[in-house]
Amino acid sequence: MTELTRRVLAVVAATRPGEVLTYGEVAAEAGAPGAARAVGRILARHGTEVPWWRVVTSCGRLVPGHELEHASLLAREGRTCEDGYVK
DNA sequence: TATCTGACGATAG
DNA sequence: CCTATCGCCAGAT
Repeated sequence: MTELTRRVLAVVAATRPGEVLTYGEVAAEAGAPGAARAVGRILARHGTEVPWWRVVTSCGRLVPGHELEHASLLAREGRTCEDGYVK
């Protein structure tokens, strides 16, 4: 468990229902601008322990390969999705 | 220690 | 909209 990992988890865990962040923002908030890929790596491992569905790609697109699950979880918090994009 | 693999980002074509 | 590149970082092998 590295410092970055802890911070990333903290940032994501601090999000409120209906709030949406991008991988880039999470990385920056965690103190590692440009480490968006690492964020994805981390969320992939802790997906069940963190509200990862509140994190989307930089252009607002739902997580590639998880659109259905992602859209479902977001809808649960009042966020509707359209054609793979968070609305 | 070296390499590979992603739930990524930005840019270029 | 798509692919190709390069830069980025953690964790697995």
